[in-house]
Amino acid sequence: MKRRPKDPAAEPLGDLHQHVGYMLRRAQLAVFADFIASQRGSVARPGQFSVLAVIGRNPGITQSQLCAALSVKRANLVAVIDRFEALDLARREASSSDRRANCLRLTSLGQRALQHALDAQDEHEARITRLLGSAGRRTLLKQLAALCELEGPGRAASSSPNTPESLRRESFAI
Amino acid sequence: MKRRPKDPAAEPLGDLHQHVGYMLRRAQLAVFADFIASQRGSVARPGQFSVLAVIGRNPGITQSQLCAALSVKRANLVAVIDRFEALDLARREASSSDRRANCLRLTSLGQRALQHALDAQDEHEARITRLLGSAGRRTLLKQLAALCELEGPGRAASSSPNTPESLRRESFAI
DNA sequence: TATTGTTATACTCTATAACTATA
DNA sequence: TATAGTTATAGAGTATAACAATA
Repeated sequence: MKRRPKDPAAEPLGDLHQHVGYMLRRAQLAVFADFIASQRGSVARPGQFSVLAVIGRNPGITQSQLCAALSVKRANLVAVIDRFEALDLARREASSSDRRANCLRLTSLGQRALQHALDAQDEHEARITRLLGSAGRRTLLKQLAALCELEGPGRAASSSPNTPESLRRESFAI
Repeated sequence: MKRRPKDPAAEPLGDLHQHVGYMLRRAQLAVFADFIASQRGSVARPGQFSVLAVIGRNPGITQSQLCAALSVKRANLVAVIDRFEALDLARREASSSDRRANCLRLTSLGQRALQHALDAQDEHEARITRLLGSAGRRTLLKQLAALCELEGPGRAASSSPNTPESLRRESFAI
């Protein structure tokens, strides 16, 4: 039997609420908005937060490695790191083993900025837990990880660090 | 007790996998990519699919109503409808009750395009169900709907159709 | 030859302000 | 005054191609 809206005018979106992609997008926007609101005056934007966090956890990581981890195009990371350097949050250092590569490190200011951002993140995440419950949140994370398995061989975290560039997948999303 | 990665190099993303916002974004991109791949040669892109679907279910809906339903800025819908008219998928008709408003309807070509897109959508959604299970998918949809409740008074579907424009929230996402 | 970082560039999506014609 | 549709414009985010230096 088919689902049909009883009163189309009252349900203008029709079945859209049953579409995982649509709801995923709406939820992502709501969560990002809450995240941004929680990051009062901080480095704020979600993408740059991720970059800061990964540098903080992996001091000396190169730009290419960072790009592979976060699925960011090399070309698009440049301006982000430029900005971090301009704000004295991170530094590019010459690699001792490969003179092409830049090793990235947070400055002490950058470390404090990251800690501040992580604290705000905790409150943000707590608001989510309040909405979903602790078990519900864990279930959600598992399901989201499962969904990342769509797109065949591809989400960033899986491709080994020494996959040739031609086969590596950096595409999409900061 | 704190979670710390045993080998930072093996887990470059650190706790990022535990961040709902981050995983939501990754999952959304994977699902959109799968959706787009499923829409072979169609009107394809997710946002325009939603517009087409809402017009199809609500013949005669005005551009403003459509914008309110999908949380799209009025200014940003114009080019989408222009394109639909150019492709002979939809038409703007003068409203009989309000000479400012445009009523939107699908052409017969547009109805066939929508049906084709919905069929492809079904396969896409079936792939998701295969990943999550039927019950898991339903659970996910509920949790995503709950997450949309973040951002206080605001997600599109809730604001009544005759909320004054000044208070209405169209922002974010097509 | 292949990779690293970089520049230049383009396209999509989203946002704001301001105009017009109606209401 | 306020709303509907429109124009113009600006800012993110993401994509590709090509180059110099290095591997």
